[in-house]
Amino acid sequence: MALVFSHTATDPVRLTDAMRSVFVELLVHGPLSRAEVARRLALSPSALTKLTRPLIEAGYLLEASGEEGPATVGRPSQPLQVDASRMSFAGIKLTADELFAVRTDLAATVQAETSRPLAGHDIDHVLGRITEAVEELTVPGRPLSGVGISLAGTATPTDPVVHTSPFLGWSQLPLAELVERAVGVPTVLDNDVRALTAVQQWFGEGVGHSSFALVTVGAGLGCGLVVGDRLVTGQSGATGLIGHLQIDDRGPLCERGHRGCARAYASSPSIRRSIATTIDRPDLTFDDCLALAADGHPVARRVLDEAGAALGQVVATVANLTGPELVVLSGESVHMYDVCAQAFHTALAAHTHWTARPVRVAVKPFAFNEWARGAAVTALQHLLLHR
Amino acid sequence: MALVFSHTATDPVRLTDAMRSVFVELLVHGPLSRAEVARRLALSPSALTKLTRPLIEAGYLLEASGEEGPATVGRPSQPLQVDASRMSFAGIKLTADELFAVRTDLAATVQAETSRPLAGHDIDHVLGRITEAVEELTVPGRPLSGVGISLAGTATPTDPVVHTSPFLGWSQLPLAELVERAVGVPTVLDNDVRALTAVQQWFGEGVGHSSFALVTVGAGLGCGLVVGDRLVTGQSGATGLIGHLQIDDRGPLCERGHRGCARAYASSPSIRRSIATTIDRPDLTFDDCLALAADGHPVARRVLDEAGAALGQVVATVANLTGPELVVLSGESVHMYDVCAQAFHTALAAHTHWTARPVRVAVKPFAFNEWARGAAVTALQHLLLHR
DNA sequence: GGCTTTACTTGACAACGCGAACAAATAACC
DNA sequence: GGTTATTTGTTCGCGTTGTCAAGTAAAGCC
Repeated sequence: MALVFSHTATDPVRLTDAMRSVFVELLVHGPLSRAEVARRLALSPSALTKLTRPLIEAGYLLEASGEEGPATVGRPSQPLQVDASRMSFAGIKLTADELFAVRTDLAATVQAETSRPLAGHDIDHVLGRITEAVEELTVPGRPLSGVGISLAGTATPTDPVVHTSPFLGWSQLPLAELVERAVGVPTVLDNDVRALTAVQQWFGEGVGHSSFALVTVGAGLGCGLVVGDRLVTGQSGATGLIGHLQIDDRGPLCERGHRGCARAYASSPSIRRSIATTIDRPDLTFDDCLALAADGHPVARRVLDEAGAALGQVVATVANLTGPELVVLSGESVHMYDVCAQAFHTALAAHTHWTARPVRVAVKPFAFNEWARGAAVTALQHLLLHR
Repeated sequence: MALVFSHTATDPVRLTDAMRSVFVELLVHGPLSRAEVARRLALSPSALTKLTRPLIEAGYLLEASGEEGPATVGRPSQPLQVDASRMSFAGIKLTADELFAVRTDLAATVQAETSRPLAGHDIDHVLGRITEAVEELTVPGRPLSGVGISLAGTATPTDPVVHTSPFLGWSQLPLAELVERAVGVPTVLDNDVRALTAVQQWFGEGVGHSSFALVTVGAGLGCGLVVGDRLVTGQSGATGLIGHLQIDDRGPLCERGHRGCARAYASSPSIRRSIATTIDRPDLTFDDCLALAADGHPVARRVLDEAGAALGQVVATVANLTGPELVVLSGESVHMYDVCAQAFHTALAAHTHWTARPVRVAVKPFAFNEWARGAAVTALQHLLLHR
């Protein structure tokens, strides 16, 4: 089930490790000259001529001869770039009651999307909807190179099995194997937050950073870590479980009975619930609550200040412990940042260890299909690197 | 300043990457047959014959032909092991008022130790005491292969500069360069907790685990992380700063004005102070306090229960975030574990994320010279792997 | 005493990447 | 406007590294 690099069926390109690393370098770091790639990978210029030739001949790399850079001394360089259209990947995010799917190219650009409601969690039903979605996304005559599936729970790309998924009620389910058999395309699983981290690592804010953290806010809180250029996968895939980090011991209750945990302060359902029940307007949406806070409504203002402060403390804890170069904020409700930035940064500074440099924080707007895109990138990354 | 592998001055062994990895595998994982090393490193058996021959001829590897394993079918294997006596390293731990130093062999066995009081923190004085200690530890005619220096603060082995060291009042001090010039031996710096983590990684509880965390208790709290077989070095060397992790918001004050932070609950000075002042016996030592708690004295009992609970919460936070296979407890006051194990495990279980498997915890008794030994291992690791 | 199993060694060979020499394409300089 | 400097990229030969296949060694099994 190796990723096939070929221009004709009879003449496949055999990928060596060096070719792979050149390809990934060009995919992630955009058009680069051979000379530049050679420097970055500590290879000789001649090695690059040899390594790139078969990839160019097979059409996976393009000589982007068009653009001229700023005039410089010496022979002008000839930038190479990956032809992103040469492969497609499907990414599928599973939630308790719906499935979101996208098709992306090699550069993780979304080219099609779809979704399916999930009427239940029995595997045959879910498998059926996944197969439908993949078939809908597949262009006839252009088979997918990989399928990625992400979900909340413990799963890793190295392993075709969902260890546990509380919201889907699964445990030890060999989902990747089943999907792979059903759709005939190599399939990779991963935790949803880690998948989102993979997007940032190769195609987002994390590019150029060998270690960073992604903190997500939404229905829950999550955290993905990249350390030494590697996405961290804990034992059986459990990492970044910051949702129930204790913020104080007198705050609101979360649904698992923790008083004052991060989730009780900063998840979007908690924020909405706090405001809506306190001012007795059960119809308020989360975004209504943000608008109220922006307008200075005292209850909404207070709840969002507390949420921002909780988030700041979470980010400080992550930064103190792992020392990332950067923390990226994302998730369905990152836009709450605009309403609570001050409280966030105050708490972040207060909880950053006094001997540590302040960590840089980047806020990444969240697109609706980002979770599914993450799943596609997981597949892409894992199939490019490990097969 | 590369580490020299030679049996005569005229015939040095040029270490290739593969030879290095074989050597390290044998150093860390004890006597192994060639066949076993080949399997572990994904090399062919013939490669191992070739790679080990020069190392055996030069005397760095020994054929431990003596011991017989359990009788098995096939030709018996011929275990190889590193001759630990072939190199020595000095390790030095700097504190605000003293310097502890050890000499170890390649297997990190301590063979000599010494110390010096530090009358001040000006670099010439400290450099003088370091040089004295190194000279005292050096056996005439057997030069050291490396010197490691560890201290509280931000420093990394890749960098000869102490970025900041609050307790010594240093910042941006090129200590490794200065020591290297003074004693004529390659010198490596690192943070003290990371150095201790290196010991566990290669010669302690961490052997065989690709990811684990070390949590230390003593005058402060610290944490070192190994992720994917690599010791984590944050930006400019700041990681594992768990000392001021908030436990609750009504507890004791720490010296930086945090209420209820981990340090205020679980550091040995805080524990001693809480008990000694409350029962008005300022002469009590930390160990007296442990004894009181063990005897059931209500004040001491309560303080140690709270300390154990704080430590449990810290370990849970580390485990939730990074998903280690194992957490090792160590530090000058780990023996407090015996008096507060129950509170520790209760808090650990309560704060472990509900979807995560319980993490395994190993308690590692702490020897007096362990900090200095850590510095020696830092030197050994860095010089073996990166030069 | 063969047979099987596993460990290790040997020598031929393939591949990978480097160095050196060279061609190409530009700016800088006189 | 020609020469020089500079940088990119290519070609070719070579050394290194590690694999493969074949063979040797040393045990237990029957």
